[in-house]
Amino acid sequence: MDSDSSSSRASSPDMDGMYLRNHLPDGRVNSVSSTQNELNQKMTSEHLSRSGEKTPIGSKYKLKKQVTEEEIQQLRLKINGRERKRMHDLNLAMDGLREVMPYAHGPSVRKLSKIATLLLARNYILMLTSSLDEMKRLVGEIYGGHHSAFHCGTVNHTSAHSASPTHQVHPLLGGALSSSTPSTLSTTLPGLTSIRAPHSLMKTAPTPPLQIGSGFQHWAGLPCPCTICQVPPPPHVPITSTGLTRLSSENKEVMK
DNA sequence: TAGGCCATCTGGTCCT
DNA sequence: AGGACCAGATGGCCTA
Repeated sequence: MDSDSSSSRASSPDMDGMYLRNHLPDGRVNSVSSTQNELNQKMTSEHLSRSGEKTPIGSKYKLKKQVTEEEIQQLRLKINGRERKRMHDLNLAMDGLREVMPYAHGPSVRKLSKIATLLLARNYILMLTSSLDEMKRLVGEIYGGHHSAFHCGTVNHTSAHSASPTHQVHPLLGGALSSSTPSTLSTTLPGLTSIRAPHSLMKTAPTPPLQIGSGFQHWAGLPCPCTICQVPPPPHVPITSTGLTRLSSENKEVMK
């Protein structure tokens, strides 16, 4: 089931509260509403009881002389809490990534898995990179020999021919100005065809391709494409699907 | 029921 | 020393 920080799973943000509520210092109650957690806690306690002076978390915690089981357990709980928070933050970031993905969003739409989200994000970035390259070509064609400036999403005609040593020509146009190959977006943007309809994981009614999510912003809202603000695009390194057996078909869809 | 996905715990390692 | 990060183990939930 799609479970993350926003789902009804036991990993909901309330977990920390439950965690604090249920884990008493004396270890009497360690249930986190999960059998497994109970088991883990029991195992921990057993381990602690057996370990004698040696702490269960290695020599790192060579505590003075007497470290009560209670203190060790407190430390263990503290570490667990941090790890849980870390994973929650990671899931929040994953949700944020899902929101800006050009995919159908909604309560009735099954959420992308983590691996699918990452693969789609990569594909999306590559598509945007291709779009940017094509945009450079088109701008180069439009402005031909004119050395226009195109910085931060605005065409600055004044600075285009100004004597300013900086940004006389947008870095993106450096290669575009020398390009004269006519082309169209539809034919030369392979990336644009890479955004497919919802794949097999999307269990709802089919949605049109390139359905933009709520968080999507069109060109004007895209991050500044200039080389100053931009992170270099990733190399086209094929992602192997090793170990992703079930995602094999999904990868094909996402990576196309 | 098997497989996929996930949350959590845990111990190790690295960094500050 | 303590926190962040990582990977392995484990078990729950869901779907085909």
